[in-house]
Amino acid sequence: MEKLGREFYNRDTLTVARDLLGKVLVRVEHGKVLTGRITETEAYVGPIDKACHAYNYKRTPRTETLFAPPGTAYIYLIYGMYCCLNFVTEAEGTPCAVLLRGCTPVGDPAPLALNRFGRLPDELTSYQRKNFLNGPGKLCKAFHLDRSLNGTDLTGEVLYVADDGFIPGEIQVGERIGIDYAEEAVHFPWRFWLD
DNA sequence: CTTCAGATGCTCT
DNA sequence: GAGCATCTGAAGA
Repeated sequence: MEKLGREFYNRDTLTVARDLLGKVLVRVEHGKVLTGRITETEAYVGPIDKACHAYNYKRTPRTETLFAPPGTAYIYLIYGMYCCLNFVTEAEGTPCAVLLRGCTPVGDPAPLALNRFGRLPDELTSYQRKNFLNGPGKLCKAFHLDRSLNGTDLTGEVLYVADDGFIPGEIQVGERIGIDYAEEAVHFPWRFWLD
């Protein structure tokens, strides 16, 4: 598996969001390696996107990470109890990112199941199995990603994305989720996923 | 399968 | 003080 370098993220955000589909998210914790194939992403383009936390280059303590170099993890708390994982894209100082909304297990799902449910895969209900990693908060819980990893460099050894040669099928496109406040940006077709 | 209420705490005004 | 890039469990169709 080949780790994606900074040049991968230093491109148009919509392109990065599409290209991330099918790639492998890798998270190393205590010597254990958690992996999942990325199946759903959303693009957030600060300079023009009212759904982006850093719309119009808005700088606050929270959005500071979005101004970091491409290939930086932006992780924030949402609804008081869940985290969302993003990858910063485009040139440093251009506040753009891709939100990871879903993936499927690659390799041993046991550590992911333990993180998310405190149970082994065999002990999950069929409903839990069907809805294992299909949401940004679920994904973060399974990979044990929280704000302590905000700002992590994705070219390091802790959290990164790799290409294992998997060729995705057709990319589905639609509107983003949970951004009803974002006026015209509500309808931007900036959500991408694999069936 | 669907809807619905409630949880929970940080962020910015 | 208002709102949030969400999830869960319970209840109904």
